[in-house]
Amino acid sequence: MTTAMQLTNVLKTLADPTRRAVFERIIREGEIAATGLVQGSKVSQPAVSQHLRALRDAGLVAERREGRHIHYRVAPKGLSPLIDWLGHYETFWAERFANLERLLKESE
Amino acid sequence: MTTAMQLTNVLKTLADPTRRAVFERIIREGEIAATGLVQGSKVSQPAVSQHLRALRDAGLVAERREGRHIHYRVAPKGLSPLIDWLGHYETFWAERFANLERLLKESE
DNA sequence: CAGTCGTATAAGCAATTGCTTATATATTCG
DNA sequence: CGAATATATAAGCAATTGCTTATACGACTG
Repeated sequence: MTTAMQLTNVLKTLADPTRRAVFERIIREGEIAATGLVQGSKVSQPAVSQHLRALRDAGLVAERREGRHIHYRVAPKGLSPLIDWLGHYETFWAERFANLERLLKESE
Repeated sequence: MTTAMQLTNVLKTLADPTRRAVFERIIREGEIAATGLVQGSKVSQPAVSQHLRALRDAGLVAERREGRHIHYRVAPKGLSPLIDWLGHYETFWAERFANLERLLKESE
């Protein structure tokens, strides 16, 4: 079960374009250290670090320490609050997401 | 095609709990006037009006004037940026939403 | 050990947000 | 017309946000 607060957190976290870009980069790379994320980012290292903290707090990414580096990867269940919410209202979207909730349940 | 800005708008708009509650209420009621939304809301009439403006600007609701009342309803395509984005990254979610993109295309 | 690399935290600041009260704009009714 | 109803806008304000620079922490290296 996901709470409204978790959903709010996920939405807020993804709503910032810079932070979402970091998240998308992590998705594409599979696993990447903070250093790699700073390179090619428009903002400073502390800014990236703060975004990573926000992403972790929202449950969207997980980390794995390896020496001095911390490798970030997507947390599979991080988007659940969002998917759950969409699924919960699926019947209102004119059958658009007819199978979404079923797919969600199968994946648990 | 949806832009990153549209996605940002949708996410930001839904990220506020009060505004999201207004949106969910519109979903449940099907169609409801602003007055109805103010009743049972924790915030003032102007606050609700501002939330409705934000929802409309984000493309999430549409309005229909009827005399003095303005009835709000969900805009079917409003969530497209969000769904598109989820669908775009579906292959990274470990097959979790394997059919999402297909479902999306069918509904156009 | 001291130095350096990778990352996080602190402090400060401008911009944005969400609310309020007060007022304006429609629209209908008598 | 004038009063009442439904909604929107204006102005102001406290809280939050996202960034910066500066500094601290942690782990490796020589």
